[in-house]
Amino acid sequence: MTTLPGMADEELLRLDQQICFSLNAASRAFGGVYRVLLRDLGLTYPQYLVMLVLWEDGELPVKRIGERLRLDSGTLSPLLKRLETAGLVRRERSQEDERSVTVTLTAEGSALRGRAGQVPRRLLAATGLPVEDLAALRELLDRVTVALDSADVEPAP
Amino acid sequence: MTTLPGMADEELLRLDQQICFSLNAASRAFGGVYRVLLRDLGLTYPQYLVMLVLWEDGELPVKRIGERLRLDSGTLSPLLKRLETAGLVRRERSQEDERSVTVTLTAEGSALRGRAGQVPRRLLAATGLPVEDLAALRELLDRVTVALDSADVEPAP
DNA sequence: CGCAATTGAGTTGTGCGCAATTGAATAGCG
DNA sequence: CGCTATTCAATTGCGCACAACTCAATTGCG
Repeated sequence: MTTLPGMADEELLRLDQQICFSLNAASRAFGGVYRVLLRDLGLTYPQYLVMLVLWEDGELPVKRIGERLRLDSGTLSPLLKRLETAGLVRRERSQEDERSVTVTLTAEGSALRGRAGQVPRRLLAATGLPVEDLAALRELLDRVTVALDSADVEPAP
Repeated sequence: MTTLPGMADEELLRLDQQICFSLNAASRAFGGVYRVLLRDLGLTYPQYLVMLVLWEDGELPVKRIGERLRLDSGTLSPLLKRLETAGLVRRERSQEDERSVTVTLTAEGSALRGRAGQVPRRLLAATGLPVEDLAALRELLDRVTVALDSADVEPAP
């Protein structure tokens, strides 16, 4: 792993600041636009993510949803409970394995897909970037994610 | 605003999905590395951001901190109270303007800067990307942030 | 088979982000 | 000058992320 030899800690402190600021700002900016786009559907952004995977697969165990979205039960359990209260989803213990809970779309949940149809187009338009740039952005993000996930950072400085 | 005319809603749904996944994953990956690096200092990542701006300026009113980090009082008030409890920071009402609260580093807070010196270097190394790629990433993130912030998305789909 | 280890959901507690509101201090206008 | 509008911090309420834990069901090993 490169140690960035030619730079003083002071400079790095600033560069570091810029990178985390940029990522943070972008993340919050996306969140803000999604919030507006989804308000009408009564969904938050993480709830929208869950609905996306359910719209693809119809029904899934909680475990699979968590794997797809990298969310744990501490996040999913209350979130799914809210989706159930909203009438979009049903939760039932699996019969083959009583530990597992299967999440199924209700008719209302499936119907919501139609109303969500314009969300991606409007979001991509709001980014103001051509599709090629978005692809480049995604590629960089994925590379940095893989590296960060596999970098085992030692706790002690 | 362009409507990305040549693509079906289905394709856009996937692209949209991929982009939010990637951004989400990157954000969480950064968070995880920062968490490990900062554990020792007793700081969370947002607390670290506040310390960064204080290390630069020594003392700042809450308002200015919020402007720099784009955080509102609902986030900053309890966060600063925790930093004060940890002994890193003092909070005092300004005398010129009694509405304003000035946040000042304590000796302990200033001293923490030394121990944080290796954090940026270690973080940048963990990204596994050359500095030019990180600059490109930052540039794309900033562009998309500006666009998203200035795009006034209409609430109704 | 029987018991320990693992797995899957759920719960609790802490901290952050955002919206909406409160309350006090200041600024600005008539 | 006096009243209204604005500004600043703090608070409340909700939802999410993460860690640590509980508990039941299942797996697997001796």
